[in-house]
This record gives sequence, C-alpha cells and structure tokens, in this order.
Amino acid sequence: METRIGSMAQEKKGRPQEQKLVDSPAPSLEVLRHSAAHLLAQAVLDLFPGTQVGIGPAVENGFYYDFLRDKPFTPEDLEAIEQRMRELVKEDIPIERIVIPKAEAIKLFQDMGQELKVELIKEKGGDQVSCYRQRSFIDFCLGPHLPSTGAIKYFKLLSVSGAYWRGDERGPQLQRIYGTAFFTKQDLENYLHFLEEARQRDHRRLGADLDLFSFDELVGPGLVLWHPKAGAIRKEIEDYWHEEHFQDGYEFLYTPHIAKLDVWRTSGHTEFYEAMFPPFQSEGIEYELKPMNCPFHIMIYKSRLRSYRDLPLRWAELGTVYRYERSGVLHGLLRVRGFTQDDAHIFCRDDQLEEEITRVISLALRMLRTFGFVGYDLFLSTRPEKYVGSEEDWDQATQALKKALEKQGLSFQIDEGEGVFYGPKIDMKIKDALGRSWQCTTIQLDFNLAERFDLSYTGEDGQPHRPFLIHRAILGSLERFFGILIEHYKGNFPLWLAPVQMSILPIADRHNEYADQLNQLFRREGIRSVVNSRREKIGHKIREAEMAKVPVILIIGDRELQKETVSLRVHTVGDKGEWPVSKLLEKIKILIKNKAITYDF
RNA sequence: GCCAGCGUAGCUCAGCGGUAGAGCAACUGAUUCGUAAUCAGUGGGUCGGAGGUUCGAAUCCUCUCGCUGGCUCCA
Repeated sequence: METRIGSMAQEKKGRPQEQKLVDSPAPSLEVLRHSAAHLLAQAVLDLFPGTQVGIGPAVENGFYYDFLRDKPFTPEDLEAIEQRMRELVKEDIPIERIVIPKAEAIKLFQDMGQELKVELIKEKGGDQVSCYRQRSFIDFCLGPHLPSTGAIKYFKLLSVSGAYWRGDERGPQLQRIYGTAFFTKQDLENYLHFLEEARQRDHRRLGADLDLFSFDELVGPGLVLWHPKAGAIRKEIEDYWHEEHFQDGYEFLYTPHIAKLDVWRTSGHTEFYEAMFPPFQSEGIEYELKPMNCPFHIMIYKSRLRSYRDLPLRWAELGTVYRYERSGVLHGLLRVRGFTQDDAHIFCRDDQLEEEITRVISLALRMLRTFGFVGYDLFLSTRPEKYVGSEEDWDQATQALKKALEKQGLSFQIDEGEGVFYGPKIDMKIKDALGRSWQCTTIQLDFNLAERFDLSYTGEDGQPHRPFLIHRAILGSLERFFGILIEHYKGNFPLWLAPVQMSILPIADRHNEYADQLNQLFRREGIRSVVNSRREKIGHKIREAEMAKVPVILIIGDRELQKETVSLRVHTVGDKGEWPVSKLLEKIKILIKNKAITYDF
C-alpha cells in the first residue's frame, strides 16, 4: 500500500543478508518495516480485540500503523504490544500472500468488522485483491513481505500520536503507533543512538542551557526573545550577510511591520494566503501585520518609472514578518509566528534572468559553506496544473533556472509539476552534522505579483515591459537558521560566531589585574572576551567555561604574570600550553577574520 | 485547529487527599588555589491560571493558558 523509502544515511547500512522474500527478489529495509507494521497490527488485534486497523506503511525512519479505538493507547500498552510482537516473532508465523476476488475480500473484512479496510478495498482494489495473512491476521496489502514473522528481529516501538483517517481533518481521528526496525542489532542501536544524539542537540534544550533565547507565556507562543548571547551571534550573522550581499551588488531596504489591508488585497494575500493574523483597525482604517515583505519592495519599485537601464535591481531586507501558524505546529525556533526573513527581490529583464539566478545560487553556496554546511540537495520545481502567467514565461523561466544549475555543474532533482502556482522555483536543502536535511534557500519566480501590481519598465523600444520578479531567501529565516546552527554545532559555535569567544581565568586574586589588562586588550581588538574573577578554584572556573562552550580559555597565574604569557586551553580539546600574548592575539584574529570552522592551535 | 501526554524553586525532578522537598544554580561567609565541581550557611514556590468537590486539594473533577509528540497546513 502506501510506502515511502527513506534516504537517511543511517539506514544505508541496513541490508539483508540471508533473508528470503515471499515475492520480492530484492529485499529491503522498506519490506522489513512494512512487515513489522503488520506484526504490530497483529499484536494490537491480539491484545485489543475490536480495534479497527487503518493503514500501516514503512516510512523514512521506520514504520507506523493507524488504529481506530475508543480508548487511547498508554505507554504501558505500548510495552505490552511490543512484548506481544516479540512473542509472535518467536513463534515464526509464516506470512502468506493470498489473492481473492474483490467481493470476497470485502465480505471477509466486513465479517472481521474492519470497516476502514472495506473502504480501502472498495476504492483501491481491482477485480482480484491481494492480501497478506499471518495466522488470523489478514491485511489488504500489495506487499511484498518477508516470509515469516521470525525474520523481524530488531525493532522498537517509539511513540503513539494522533492522525486523521486518510489525512482528512474532518474524518475520524486515529491513533498512530510509530516504531522502527532494522536487519541487524547494530543498525537498530545506531538508530536509537542517533535519536539520543538528536535529543542532546535539540536547540530548545541548548537554547535554555546556554542562555540563548526563550519564549514567554505572557509574550505569546511562537514569539522569540533573543537573549544577549544570541544577540551576539545574530549580529555576526547579519554583519556577514550584509557584507556578502553588498559584495554581490545588493542594496538594502527597510520597510514597516504593518500596512493597510488594501496592500494585501492587491497582492492577493487576503484571498489565497491563510497564515495572516486577523487585521486590526485604527482611525477607521484596516491594517495588517505583514506576512511577507514583497509588496513593500514592489511599492518601492513602483515609486518611479524604471528604465531597462536600471535593471537588474537587487533589493535585500532582513524583514521581520508575522504569520499565524496553527498552535499545534509551533516548534522552538524552527516554526514560529514572528520571524526575520533574509529576503531579497530581484527585478530583471528576460535576458538577465539566467545570470541573476546563477548569482543567487553561488551566493547561497558561498554563504552556507561559510556557516559550515557543505552537503546539500537541490530541487527544481516546475509548472503545476493550476498556475498564473503565460506558458511562455513559465518555460523561459524554468529553462533559466535549469541552465543556471547546469552551468555550475550542480546535480539537482526535478520535481515535475511541484512548483507553486505563481512561478517555478529552486529549493536547496542543507545537510547538518547528523545528516539531517533542512530547507533554507529558496529561489522563486513570481508571475503573480508582477501582474497584480502591474510592474513595468521602459524598454529600449520606448514601450512598457513586464520585468521578471525573483523572490529569494538564502538562510530562510534568522530564527530557523539559528536553530539549525545550534543543532548542527551542538552549541559549540566556531570562534567567529561564539557569543563569548574567550574566557580569561585568573588563578588567584593577585592575577585579576593582569586578567583585566588582557581582557581590555582583546576587547579593543573586537574579541568577545570575559574575565571570571570569582573566588573559585581554577578547576571550577574551567568547568564553567567548558560548560558554557567558550572556544578559547586562558588560564593565568604567577608563571604567566611574570613572563607576560597566557596558558591556552581550547574547548573540547584541552590544554595547549603557554603562549606569548601577541602571538595568540594574532592567531585568534586570523581565525575570526577567516571565519574558520575548524582550527588547530 | 485536532488527538494524546505533560506543566511543582532559575534548571532537572520527587511528593499524587492531611503543615511543599532534593540535587544543581543563586546569595553570604571562609578558603588564594595550576587545567571539568572547596567547605559551611542563607534565601527562594498563590505546585501554569480560574472555578468546583471535600472538614481539608500540588494531589480528584471542569474549563482555560502553555509546552511536547504527531496529524494537518505552509497560496
């Protein structure tokens, strides 16, 4: 039935060795997991008769099965179910494929009280319907499956959650039990270890531990409070962002956070865009918090006549927008209601399109590399069934996107018909230190707004022409990108980003003065340095600095004071011996200037 | 928004009808110390909020706010 194959690196190792399949020549993790899902359903029906089963596919990291039952499954239930599954594995029950006429299948499942299955068979089944049976448990399923339950050795149930029958919010709510399964014990352990590692990197946990950001009930859900340490990081990100954009020929805009609702009527957002906060009134005029920056940039474009000579215009803004995300989807910094896009709009002629796309792609690659992201996947989405703009424009723009990618020798995947209705787009997904993918960069053509705002420029021929409008973000949103950075680095930010770059630790009171002198010296050079002159033992101060993940730790005592040196300790590395102050300063300045990700002292 | 779970000190958690607790952190004092936790003491809570049941509620019930895991959405 419904199956998707995962692509996580962790799973690639999982390959069957001696398992034989009923009817598949190429056994895969997907088949194993699909069979594990059946095993789960069998166990649930054994323990909780009268439960209706929904669908149970293999998914990216495991499998799930949906159940319809009055009472919720408790964590204890989950344990009992997993226990029952292990028993069924021990019994090594054969899994058989049976093919029966559709009418017979319908009757079969009706007799078992499995109405959801009946619905599926009626809709999806052909004349002959394939089912899989393991003892009394029968499932409507295309397969393939493993030959017997004994082959499903290494699995674990992970969680239970809600899901709608067939994804329809109005339909019945089912309970979904998630689990994972692997061919070897080692693979399972690796995956569980991966989950634990992800838990430890969770930016929400690190955000609190490292005093980076918080949310407050009084302020509101999804509204981020950036603390001073996060502020330091954000400033580095923004400074670098400005520098790269300036070098790449962008100019910078600033626009308001609210506008008359009429703006959003013109843009079409009121009609099509669901994530807008409700409008509010002042002096009888309706205003709206901005969910996007585009209309403002467009109004600046329209503030005077534009000539073909003016193009391309590259206008960028770190623009804070507000979107009403449904309460259930909010998630730390990764899904919020107020966020700052690293937005830009490029207005260009058709003959400039390919060049502009090319520039954006290389800007994105350059910037993401600087932040330490080297792995990425590119996706080109083409014209969907419902679209605005002319077919000709779509083709031309899609070709330009494609050529820009090809010219740089980048491999990419084409998502046919997956574009948004207003234009084709390129999305980039970066890979973090755990191999997880995050979408950040997006480059989208927009035929809709160009038309709705009737954008034009005067061509060489003296006639009005419609410019191409490119909407793009490199980092996506600063909040989300910050969250990704925290998880990628596990809070161990490289020197140039670290909120506190250096902690100076005097051993005794008599070293405080020298410590302060050093601190002044480093701060004058723009280094975020602090002194820890608490009356604690040096081991304690070192522990504090290490836990705060400060990259450079300087220890000073009698020896250093006398020789005007410092003892260097590098976070996560350890003692790196005595250094002359000037030599260390130069070294650190270079590392910061180069935005070094890894460094050797 | 929906389903389920969870909200007790700044953090991690115990207590689950009978006078609110521990560790860490904070603060005060002593210790002046060489590469991941010195010792002692002190303060800190309308147990997320509102209502109800009860002689009595952190504990039971209802509503509400927030968080978590999913679903769904992301023109």
